[in-house]
Amino acid sequence: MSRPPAPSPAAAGCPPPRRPPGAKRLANEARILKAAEEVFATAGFAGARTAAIARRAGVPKANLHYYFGTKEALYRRLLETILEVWLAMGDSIRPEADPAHAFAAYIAAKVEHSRRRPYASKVFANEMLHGAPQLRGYLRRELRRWVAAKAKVIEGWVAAGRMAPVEARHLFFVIWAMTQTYADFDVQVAAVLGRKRLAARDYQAAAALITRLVLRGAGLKG
Amino acid sequence: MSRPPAPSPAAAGCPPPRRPPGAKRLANEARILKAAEEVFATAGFAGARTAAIARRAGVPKANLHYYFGTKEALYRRLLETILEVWLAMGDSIRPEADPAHAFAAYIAAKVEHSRRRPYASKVFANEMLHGAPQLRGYLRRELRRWVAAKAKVIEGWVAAGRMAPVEARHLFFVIWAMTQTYADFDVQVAAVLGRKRLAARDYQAAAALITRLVLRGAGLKG
DNA sequence: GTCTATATATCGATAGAC
DNA sequence: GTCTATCGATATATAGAC
Repeated sequence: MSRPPAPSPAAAGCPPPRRPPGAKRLANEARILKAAEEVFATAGFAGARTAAIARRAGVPKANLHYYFGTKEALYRRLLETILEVWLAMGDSIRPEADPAHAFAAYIAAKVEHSRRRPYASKVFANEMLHGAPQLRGYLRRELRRWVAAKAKVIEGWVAAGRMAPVEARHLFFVIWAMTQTYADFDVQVAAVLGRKRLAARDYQAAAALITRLVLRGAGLKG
Repeated sequence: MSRPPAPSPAAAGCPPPRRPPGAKRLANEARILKAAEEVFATAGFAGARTAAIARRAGVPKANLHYYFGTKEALYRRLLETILEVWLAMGDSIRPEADPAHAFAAYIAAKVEHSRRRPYASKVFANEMLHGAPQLRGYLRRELRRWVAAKAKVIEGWVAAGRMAPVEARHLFFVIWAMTQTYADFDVQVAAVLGRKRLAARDYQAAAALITRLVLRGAGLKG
């Protein structure tokens, strides 16, 4: 490992300087981000304690601030990692795909994501709930473009008579809602089902029902 | 947390004509609860400031504590008022009702509630998101019983051949998710639609799509 | 009952030793 | 680069005058 250069006086007001990170630092940052996902999801941004994140990550609190600067900067970094995964889903919705299979695959991926990373979904939900103070730009740019592109695909299917006419953008809103509720509201779902935690069969039942509603609603089944 | 006793009515002499005892207090409590709904929805429990609630309600901060004791007690009182409305919806789902009309009416009521009281929906969503620390008991008792009763109605319709077989409890989970997303995630929906705020026609489009998905999914249409 | 002025606790952030 | 010890800011809650 080459020793990083000393910070120049010109950058004195910009802590902490980004450098080629060492292996230990990378590992620590990953641990902190994982811990932050759990704590921010459970407590919200304001309720999250940097001390709790550091403790869960197994690093001193001062290191957390040394790596990420402020609590808000850590939160933004976490949101970035979550959004990457978010936008990557939905690859199955392409013009040449079969509409029924495309929707089924998208719904399956979303439900699986709710099962595997419920904390990530909750952090995102919390940010939306409180007016998206950090994600205004993302919503108006990346997400809006993403939806516009996917809506065009769906409208192409409709024009070709491959599925029934549908408000494509609203269809996405309700698919997101139905799939993400099994992460965001897992406590409610588990309580009503009388379980301590949601089981694999619960997610399977969810995916089956959601797929059925969407496919029949789009005139693709039955 | 005991509340101070109500003032005893002045019996001696003839006091000047006054409002009924506690009228001002009742009005102030209502103003505080309304303000609390907005602030808790926007900032979450931990992020909410009692000073912000008091300012928005137009009362001194000390009065808020005098009326409700602690921030947490105020929050619990607020949740109670929200749950009352929550459980009252769904009256249309009765054994003798027409399934298609019952679902359509329930969905319309839920979407209308998302439009009229988005803050209430967000407070509830925030509580669920963070593990329902105040509502554990409500979920396992009242809500679970509510769903069990409604599920029985739906299973009766299925047994009578009036609709297709369906996982009744999961159907409620996704109906709640779809309808409430237009309150909880209104920022996201508005951004994708390119609006500053959601308009009446957006809620109409939502209700139409959700109703269509549910009715076709239940074999009640098309 | 109402309100100002303040006590007490907590948390984010950092200085400075190593 | 790492970590301990601590500061300063901010918030809940209340004491006490009116």
